[in-house]
Amino acid sequence: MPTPATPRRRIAHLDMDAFYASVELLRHPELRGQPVAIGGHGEPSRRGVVTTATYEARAFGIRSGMALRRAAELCPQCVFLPVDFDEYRRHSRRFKAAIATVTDRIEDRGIDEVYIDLTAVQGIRVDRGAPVARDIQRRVLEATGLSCSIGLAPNKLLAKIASDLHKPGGVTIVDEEDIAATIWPLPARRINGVGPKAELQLEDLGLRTIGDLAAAPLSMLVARFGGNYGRWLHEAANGRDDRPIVTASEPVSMSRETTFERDLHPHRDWQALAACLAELCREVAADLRRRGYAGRTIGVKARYDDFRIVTRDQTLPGATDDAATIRRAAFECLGRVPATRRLRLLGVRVAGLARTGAGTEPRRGAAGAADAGHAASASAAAPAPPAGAQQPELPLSGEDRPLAL
DNA sequence: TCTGGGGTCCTAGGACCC
DNA sequence: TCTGGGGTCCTAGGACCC
Repeated sequence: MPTPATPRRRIAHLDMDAFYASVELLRHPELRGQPVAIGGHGEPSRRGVVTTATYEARAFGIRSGMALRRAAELCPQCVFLPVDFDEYRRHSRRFKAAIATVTDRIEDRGIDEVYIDLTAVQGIRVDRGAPVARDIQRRVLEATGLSCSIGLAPNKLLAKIASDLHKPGGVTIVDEEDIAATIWPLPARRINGVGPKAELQLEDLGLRTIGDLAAAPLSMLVARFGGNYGRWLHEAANGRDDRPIVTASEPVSMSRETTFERDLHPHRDWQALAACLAELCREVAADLRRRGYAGRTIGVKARYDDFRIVTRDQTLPGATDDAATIRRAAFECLGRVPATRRLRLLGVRVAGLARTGAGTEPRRGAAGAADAGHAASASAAAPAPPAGAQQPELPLSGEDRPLAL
């Protein structure tokens, strides 16, 4: 069936430059020009990873996701600062408000990026949008003192890749006719939705660049990755993406989790674990109430000292935002977690959300990662454990135990 | 003594219903 | 007696993103 030609869109992807680190430099101007890394408690002796590093720190090889300790080894003179999400959120609201003075066609992609649909904004035609992008950069700078990079393209996929090409402070235009020269030489990993696992599988197929991927037979990709992801990879590599700009969305889940300073033994450290779980339940309940939501599905997540993750959840008859109700369900779930190893992380999640209309906090716009939509199904399902080989589980499935709460 | 915290979406099997 | 299809909900795990 012939589809009517849709008018070509002008999509911008705006990405704040080294956002957390740049916000910290506003407060600590004396650190400008020095290697600075933001992460954890700001103490490389404690557990934590780098979330953002200044470009000076990156010159030493420091990268986000790297253990703080490792970063300190690479650059002993690096300055470490703790993360301060409240402060970053304040600046995030300001830069988004500055963009909203240009258009309301904005998709929120988290604390430091947005997509903007500029199709209907005047002044795009002549030069494919560069002056409009420069104007947005100026407004963001005036509102926050922070710089950003912008990619301009016919769709979100290409705009996202483009915004990363001339950081910091760049404006990069990519059109269909630029795909072969600009996009195809890039590593496949630069496609938003190709992560470390998919990258390994692609390497295994001899596919390194986006161009390799574009030239690969569709049948090969489908055979390796399944129909959905395989077809999506093929489309993405050819620069095709018709996902719309999503200007509003509802949250799906809210969660709290914490990594312990040292791994906890499921029996010997039971009191500390129980106290931690109860605190996480209080926090997530407070989050739900503040934002005006209640949820039906309560779950816990545990990470063992070998980094394996196990989750258990339970769906209640009705939605709740009550800390005690969440706690009862969470303890039941924790009771089903095999107590086989020490734990390094515990988390509580509430999903199946419905609005209660009782929030005390102003509503957010479009939130979180709402598109992607193409998780790689790279590995086969794990086999079920043999019957009778049940592991011992955590020693509590209720609260009928003296707990140090 | 590597490896955070808060999210979204997909897959897949079993239960249960029509 | 034998072999059916959906469709939806629940649960667990996993990939990926910021």
